[in-house]
Amino acid sequence: MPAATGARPPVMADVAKLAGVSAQTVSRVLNDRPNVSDRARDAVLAAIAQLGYRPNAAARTLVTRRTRTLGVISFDTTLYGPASMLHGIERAAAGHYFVSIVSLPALDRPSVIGAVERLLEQGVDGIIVIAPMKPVVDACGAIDHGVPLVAVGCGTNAPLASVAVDNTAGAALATRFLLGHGHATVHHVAGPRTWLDAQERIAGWRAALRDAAAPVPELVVGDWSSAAGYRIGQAIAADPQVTAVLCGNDHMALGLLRALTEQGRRIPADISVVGFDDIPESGYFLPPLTTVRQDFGALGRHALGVLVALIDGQPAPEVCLRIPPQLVDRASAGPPPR
Amino acid sequence: MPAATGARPPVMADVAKLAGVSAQTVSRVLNDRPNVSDRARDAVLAAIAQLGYRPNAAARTLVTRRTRTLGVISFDTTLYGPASMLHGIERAAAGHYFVSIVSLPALDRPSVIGAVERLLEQGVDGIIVIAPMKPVVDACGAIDHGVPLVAVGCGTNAPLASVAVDNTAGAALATRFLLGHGHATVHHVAGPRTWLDAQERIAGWRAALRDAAAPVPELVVGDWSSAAGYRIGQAIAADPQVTAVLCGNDHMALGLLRALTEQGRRIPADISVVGFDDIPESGYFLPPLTTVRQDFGALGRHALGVLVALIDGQPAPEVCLRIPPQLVDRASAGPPPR
DNA sequence: CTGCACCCTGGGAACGGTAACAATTCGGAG
DNA sequence: CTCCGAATTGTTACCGTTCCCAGGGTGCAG
Repeated sequence: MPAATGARPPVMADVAKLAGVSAQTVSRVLNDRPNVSDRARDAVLAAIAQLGYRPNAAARTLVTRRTRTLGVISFDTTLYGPASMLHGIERAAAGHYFVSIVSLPALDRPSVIGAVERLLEQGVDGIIVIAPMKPVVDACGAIDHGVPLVAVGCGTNAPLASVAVDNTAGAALATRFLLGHGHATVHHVAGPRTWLDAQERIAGWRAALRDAAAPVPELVVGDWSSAAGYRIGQAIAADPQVTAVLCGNDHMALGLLRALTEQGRRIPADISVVGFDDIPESGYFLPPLTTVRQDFGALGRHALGVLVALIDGQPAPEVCLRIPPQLVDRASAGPPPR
Repeated sequence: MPAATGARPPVMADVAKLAGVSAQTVSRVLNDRPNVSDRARDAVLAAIAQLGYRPNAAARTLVTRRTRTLGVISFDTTLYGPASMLHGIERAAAGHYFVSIVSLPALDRPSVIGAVERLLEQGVDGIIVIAPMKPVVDACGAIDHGVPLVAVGCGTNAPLASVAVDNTAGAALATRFLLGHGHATVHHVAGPRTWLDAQERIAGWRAALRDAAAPVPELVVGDWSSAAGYRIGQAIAADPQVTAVLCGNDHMALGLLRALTEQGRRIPADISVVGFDDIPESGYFLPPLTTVRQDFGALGRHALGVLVALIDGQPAPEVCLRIPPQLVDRASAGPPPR
């Protein structure tokens, strides 16, 4: 309990007076500087506790030029992936940095600039962008003013420090998995082309198909939503040639599952479906979804690690850090019908 | 483009010199104060643009004692509800406040105190808590130090300003809806008792049952997860007496759906299931889920409104603001079997 | 005993703004 | 022509912390 020392919260001078030392010594204790006697340190600590003193971040920032705050820009934290990354970042930052968020009202350049501007105005020490879309990454690369910036989940070709799940490997893994079950080929329902993740997954799927000398079917593009998956699923259900589908994410897979089931196609007996992400609900779809797991939390943690390194003046890692995905085999994929 | 005026970013004095006025006048222009001639204002604005000047938030905070930052404490932003509220808060705050987040590593008192402490250290002007669990709300009520605090989604009985969806009305609505279809009674799979939302939904369900003079079955408690819903669903499938189930949230409903389907119970022919929340995927479950929609975004916006009012010195609203929920009738509920 | 490191300590001067007040200018009225 | 008030502008003193540097002890070697 802080002793009510009048109306205003106690400041360093109050602590110094109570401890019988100078403000400078209090500052040294607070910042774990050497050259402070144990006696002085104990007195200061006691005074701090007694007064309920809390250092003033603004004053400290004014002189050190560091806010110990970093900004996270994201497009839609309502989606599972971004939300998980944000969570990972926040958990990893706890105790070292404060985390300030800004979401993008739209995907155009002005929005991105506005978001960065807003963070800069707040004085963040660094920025993490969770918005793996080409226009956003381009805009960030163009306007970076002074503070370090890292992008999460953007392709290796980006002009920024970045961290990502190895989407290409994941998509290839899933495609090979289906091929291994004996399917002649694998169809792919991709996310929007502006998303780098979508592009990489498409690349991985294509590469795996080519490596196996399997025909490459025409690509179908959705918007990550279950609604899109449902719509596309209705078309797929009408095509008896399709025996295996790799979905760009689990939400679209859910929509697909519903459409196929409604059209009387059994899964996996008639058609195999594999998702991407492994959201917590995937295991309870009908049937439980075979999918590619991404460790979003780890992604967030890594992003923070890279950003902190950059803030501390270390050079940006040459290659974009990649986290390996993992296949979770449940019940929605199997051999093709006889 | 900022003119490179050496190594350091320009400060107010630089702007003043370039514009040929005093720093005070620059300050007045920046803060939209009256009593500045158009000529001076234009000169200042031009200088600001030319220099790429950005006011220093720390210096401003030091003297005004306001950070224009508010903190949001949440337990798990990975869940759809909290994530949506956070999003709503951030969107509504844009342009007025910065938003800093902290997530709770655990649900005990020390964690809550630590989170508040961390935010206070950063100097936030106010705090929003998205963690409608009894222990959290209690802890917040106990330690509130100086800054306004509002809780989202906590019961009316809380000792705090709060904003919530009307869970009681929502649960009653769904229960009456099922009763209206001719079910003798409705079973309820609730969320953990520590969650105030869960408690209120239980109360609404009970009240509706009693009003209709229907028997009140024993309550089943889950943990909001699909896994819990699945486990509970297996038990329910074995009980031929159950013809209608109201789930505490959509995720548990998903697990329930899977368990019931696997046991050969048809939905809604054999059993009706109603969820709560209306997550974006609910419409693509098998069958599409009838559920109670909550407007999480509005909730977040309202919470922000109340907090800002509190910060501006207005008294806390006497009653806890309530947002009415809405029944979304899809395909998982119907009349009981003959 | 003196000198010299070394550790601890404190006194100012920033850091970049805003609040309060004083000063200047200008127009119009007496 | 002088005076007065309003509008505009500048001056000064902080806000609370850390950095730079000087000062005063103490222990050890010369």
